[in-house]
Amino acid sequence: MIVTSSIPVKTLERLLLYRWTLKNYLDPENTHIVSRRLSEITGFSPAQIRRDFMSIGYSGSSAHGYKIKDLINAIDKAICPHSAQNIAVAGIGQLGKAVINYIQGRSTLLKIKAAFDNDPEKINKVFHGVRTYHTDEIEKIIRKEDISMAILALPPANAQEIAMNLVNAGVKAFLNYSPIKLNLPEHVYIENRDMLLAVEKIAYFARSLKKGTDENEGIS
Amino acid sequence: MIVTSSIPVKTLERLLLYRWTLKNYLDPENTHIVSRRLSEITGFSPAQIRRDFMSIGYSGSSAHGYKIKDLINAIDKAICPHSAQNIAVAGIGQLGKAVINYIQGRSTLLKIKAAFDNDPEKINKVFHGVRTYHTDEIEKIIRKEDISMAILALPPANAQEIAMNLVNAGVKAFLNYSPIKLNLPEHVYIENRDMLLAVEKIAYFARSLKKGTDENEGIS
DNA sequence: TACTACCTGTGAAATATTTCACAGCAGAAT
DNA sequence: ATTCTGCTGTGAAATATTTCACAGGTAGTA
Ligand SMILES: NC(=O)c1ccc[n+]([C@@H]2O[C@H](COP(=O)([O-])OP(=O)(O)OC[C@H]3O[C@@H](n4cnc5c(N)ncnc54)[C@H](O)[C@@H]3O)[C@@H](O)[C@H]2O)c1
Ligand SMILES: NC(=O)c1ccc[n+]([C@@H]2O[C@H](COP(=O)([O-])OP(=O)(O)OC[C@H]3O[C@@H](n4cnc5c(N)ncnc54)[C@H](O)[C@@H]3O)[C@@H](O)[C@H]2O)c1
Repeated sequence: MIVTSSIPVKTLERLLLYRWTLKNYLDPENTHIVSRRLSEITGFSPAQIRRDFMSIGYSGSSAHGYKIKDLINAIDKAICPHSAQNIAVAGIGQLGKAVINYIQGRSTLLKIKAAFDNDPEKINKVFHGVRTYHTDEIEKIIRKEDISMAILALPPANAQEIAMNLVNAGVKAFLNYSPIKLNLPEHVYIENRDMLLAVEKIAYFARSLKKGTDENEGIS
Repeated sequence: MIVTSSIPVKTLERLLLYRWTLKNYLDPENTHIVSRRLSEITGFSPAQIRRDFMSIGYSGSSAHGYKIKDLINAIDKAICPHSAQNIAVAGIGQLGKAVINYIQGRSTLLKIKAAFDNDPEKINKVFHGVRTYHTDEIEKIIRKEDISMAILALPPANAQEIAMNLVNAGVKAFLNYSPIKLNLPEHVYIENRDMLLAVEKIAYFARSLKKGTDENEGIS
């Protein structure tokens, strides 16, 4: 992947988390927030947080900290410059449905416009406002609905082929839940989310922490 | 989180990915692999890969590169020193079932031993060998089954409380799919996996890449 | 044996990322 | 008006992570 982004990936991830946190934190009581408080909530250091806001050109006030509403807008402007973006889900099994259930309606700018599957049982059913099409229709639907992103929740055997079809139809970025290394053109962005790797990772920490202080009766 | 790990987190993540890749790559034809080849597959640089293997004390041969079988064992030894670890899933809805379906049986050392829910319909059902218990039984079951890790697939409203119960029963690490910031003791490891943040991230790249080279008819 | 080709291991350099630490500001209090 | 408090913005320092670049090794070949 060649990325020509001005915001470093790690900063981007933190900004998304700040925005999410701030939206929950904002209410008539909390119109402003200081970096120390945001640090307590998110776990990032106050200096880090100030620098991140500096990097998107947002200034707070030395008396009240950051005005949450404006800050959210500033983050929006930095990471979501323009118009709505449409998403497809490939593979509408248990995972695909969970994805739609969770994502749909949660963002005004990001919308799931179509699902694809090859099980005749599922074609043309509508789930949470998302219609499922046969994978043969990828080309047509992706163009018609102006879809630029896809979430893959397919068995690994077919993921590569379907992903390539999606790329050919115009998809530029993937969130891939299939446990497979996708081989796609350089200009396509792929974010892999393998749950098994995630579990192995936490397993490593669960072990390192076994010896940690703990008020339980000794597991020995 | 205080982590006293000898392996840096990023290295750990790469090691897990190498292991996964190598397991797929290994066959009678491919008994050895060189760093350049592994680089092509994983996208990490050859120097990075060599350094990672150096960091776990595994040496290759200058003629044939790394012996895959031994390398996998070396990674195992570095990141999975000892015995099996047991996992619980909290919230056995669409996502919880997808998790069990995907994880169970995929690793010999990591096993899902129990699920928890509060919907009477689901209690005592067995899914892929995993029995669902009422959340009131967390304390008892976690100790009985010697569970040290949990995957949270609950609605956010209840996730904090359930997580705290799990911690009190002995859980040391979480994979959290609930869109909520968990507030748990310092010695507990939490890995958050919010799909919405992931989608927002790929959306950012889908935009930056729109202008990328591309053989499609111009979307303009 | 001598030569070639290609690989690993690694010190040192280069980059990327985070933290330190403090000047300077803005409101509150007296 | 002056002082006090606590915060931001930021250069500089500290760390963390990645890459460079090459010495030294091993097999294959003649
Ligand atoms: N990375 C993760 O975190 C994670 C978690 C769970 C599952 N998974 C993976 O995601 C995949 C889906 O999981 P699930 O639990 O939803 O499984 P599932 O069996 O419920 O769903 C798979 C769906 O894909 C469809 N499908 C199969 N082949 C297809 C093809 N060629 N074209 C179009 N659609 C096709 C099936 O009809 C089905 O609807 C699994 O293969 C698993 O490997 C990943
Ligand atoms: N981070 C992600 O990637 C992601 C993706 C999808 C869903 N989610 C989140 O995960 C949650 C579950 O998603 P889903 O699609 O499986 O939803 P779901 O409604 O199918 O399942 C939720 C399950 O939790 C159970 N539950 C509810 N309250 C409970 C409680 N107090 N104690 C025990 N169990 C309880 C319900 O009985 C149900 O079985 C959702 O709330 C959503 O926010 C996250």
